[in-house]
Amino acid sequence: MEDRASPRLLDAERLIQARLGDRQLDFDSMLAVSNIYRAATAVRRSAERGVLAEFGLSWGGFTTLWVLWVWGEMRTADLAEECDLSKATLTGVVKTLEKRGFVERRQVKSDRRRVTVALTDTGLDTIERLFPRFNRYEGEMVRELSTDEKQALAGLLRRVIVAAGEA
Amino acid sequence: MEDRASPRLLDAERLIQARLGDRQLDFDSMLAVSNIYRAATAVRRSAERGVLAEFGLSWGGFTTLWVLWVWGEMRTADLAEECDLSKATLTGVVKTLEKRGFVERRQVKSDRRRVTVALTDTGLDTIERLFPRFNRYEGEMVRELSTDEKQALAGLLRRVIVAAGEA
DNA sequence: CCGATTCTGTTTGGTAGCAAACAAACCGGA
DNA sequence: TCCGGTTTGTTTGCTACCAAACAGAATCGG
Repeated sequence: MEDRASPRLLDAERLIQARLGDRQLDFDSMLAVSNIYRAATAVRRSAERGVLAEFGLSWGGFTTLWVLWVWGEMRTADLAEECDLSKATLTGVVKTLEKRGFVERRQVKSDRRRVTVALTDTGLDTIERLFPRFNRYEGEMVRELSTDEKQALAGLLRRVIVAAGEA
Repeated sequence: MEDRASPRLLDAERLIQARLGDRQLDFDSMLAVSNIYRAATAVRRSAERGVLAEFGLSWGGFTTLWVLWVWGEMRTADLAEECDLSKATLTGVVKTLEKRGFVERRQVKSDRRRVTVALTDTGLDTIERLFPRFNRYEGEMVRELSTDEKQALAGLLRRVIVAAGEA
């Protein structure tokens, strides 16, 4: 059974081949990569419009709260690494979270260049209420997949993450 | 054989369970969703720092050129839909592409509210040189997967896209 | 102790992305 | 003809995101 997107994609495939002429097209890779991106956009958008909107959080803001919740107070550099953000971006995200009262910055006495970030009481309360709901939301987004399929998907993606990280 | 990320994830799993107490955690869904997002970030970042940087294009800019190349001159609304962007965002992306000389806006005579966007000669030349290289780059990013695995990945993701789009 | 180097987080300047408000153009009925 | 409702793309105001430049602090060699 074909899904709605397929006929259109086949059209596109023909059109692209026409544009490319004799040149070779790696259609399987193209489809895999573009679907990764589309899926991520769909998932992010859905979460931000749904459960995250109620708490006034972006995807990045949620991720940051979650990491701090799991790992506790962290140095800025480690937090950026763990959230998969550049340190410049993290500065901005933390600034926003600070403004909302979810986190606070703390100077490290032994090395005054360093700053740590920690959840406030409000932040802790928020993430403890939010995470279970977010996790149910995640379940909704992959509800069409069986447990085995979810694990297979995660495994395939992990290999892409490693390969793309090295490219 | 475990990859590098696993021990850390297992640590995280234990920590999260500790934070959650008795509450239930859908770890498979969490891992699937977060890997979708991580993979998309890795793929986008890799392409933007590699092949796209040479042409001065962002991921969104490339997508827009590609859609125009495949489908030809399009109305703004259809282009936004096809690029999976809001119309507001598309206005900005087109503005940037126009500044770089890749596309041009055209007034529709029969309905003066409407605007179409089309590739310029420069844009056409650019996408024709860029796309084959981008496609090879896509191949690199999923090089660890067999053809069957790429198709399986694309298929699983398609089901997530549909489910998340409805959520 | 001092100068050069390295490390750390922030700032700067840019693009991307969204929702909501908006203005202009179109359309349909009276 | 005109007046409300609709459609279309842009503007506004905001957050996110990055690379590169930056400034302050630590460190290491001499």
